[in-house]
Amino acid sequence: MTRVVFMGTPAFAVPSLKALLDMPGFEVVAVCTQPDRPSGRGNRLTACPVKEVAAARGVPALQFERIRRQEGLDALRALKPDLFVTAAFGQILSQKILDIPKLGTVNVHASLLPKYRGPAPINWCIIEGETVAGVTTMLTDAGIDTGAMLMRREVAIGPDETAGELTARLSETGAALLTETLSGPFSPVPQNEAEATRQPMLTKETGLIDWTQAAARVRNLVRGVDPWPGAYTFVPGLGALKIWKTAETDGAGAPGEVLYADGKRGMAVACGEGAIQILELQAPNGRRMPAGDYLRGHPIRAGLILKPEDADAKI
RNA sequence: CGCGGGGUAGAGCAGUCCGGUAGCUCGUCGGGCUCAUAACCCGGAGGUCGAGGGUUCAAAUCCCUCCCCCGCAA
Repeated sequence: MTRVVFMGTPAFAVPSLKALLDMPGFEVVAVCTQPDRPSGRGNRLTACPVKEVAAARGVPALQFERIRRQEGLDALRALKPDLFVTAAFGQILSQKILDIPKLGTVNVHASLLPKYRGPAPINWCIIEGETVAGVTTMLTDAGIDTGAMLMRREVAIGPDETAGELTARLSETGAALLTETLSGPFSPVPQNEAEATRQPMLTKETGLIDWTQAAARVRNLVRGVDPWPGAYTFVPGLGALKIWKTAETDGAGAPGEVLYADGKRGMAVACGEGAIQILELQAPNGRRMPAGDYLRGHPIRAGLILKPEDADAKI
């Protein structure tokens, strides 16, 4: 019986945890997640998805503000684990921690390494216009997503697929790949550093639409930051406007220029190259709605220029 | 007690501060116009203004209570 500690936090990690729980020969002696955070309306402390699954399966959950402090080290050593498995854990493991399990640490990373190391790989993959995404299992070392690769699996990205949708699919792919990886002997392959890329963490600013970009790039951004932080622009006099669904369309004009806006077609906006049709949007404090619905109650007309910034920047 | 927005016609909104006959755009129904249109013109239907209570000659509007919805927060 291999004693495993599973480390992960969000929904992406859940399928992997479940797969591990169902694998004969492996015993999940504990899970480790980020501490409960205030979340949701009312700002109540909320358990993360991994913790909830662990609770349902009767697996103890450990939560450390910083796992690499003494407290974390002691707790992990006491479990006498043979293996660590991580998936979107959210904390960096120090060498001291990596030294604990005899068999090492296997990480499930949602990109085709060595590309898209670091945070939010799925989002960046879509933002950059990739048509293929994937999952890689790897042996974690002290660097961030730099360890030797074990197995990789590619997944085609749908032309209109959002980061949220792709994340859900890749979480299942990751679980399957993890099962496969743990079933056989490891045959690690070093990453080609020359091909490595790494993107920053997403922030709200990541969602700001630059209308001078080509229409295709704008559309990739919209998909890539859905559901968070969401792509947005500013309407003079009305404030921020989040853009959720778009389509390609014909037309040209100054970047950010509204080419048409009516209740039937929604609205179209000129980009640096080409134009996009906005199908679904969201006003501040409002919910998502079809662009046509929104336009029935708001004075947006052709000729208006959507700006990339606004003094009263309130997203 | 984390912060905030909202519930008015099928849809989206205005009106609420400063009470006085319920309004706009779209849709819908009927008619008209045009070579033509996601176009235009004329006419109509459609509302317990979230619920209950209070104040008032008079409440969508002011006061109290309750229900429901949503956004932010990573």
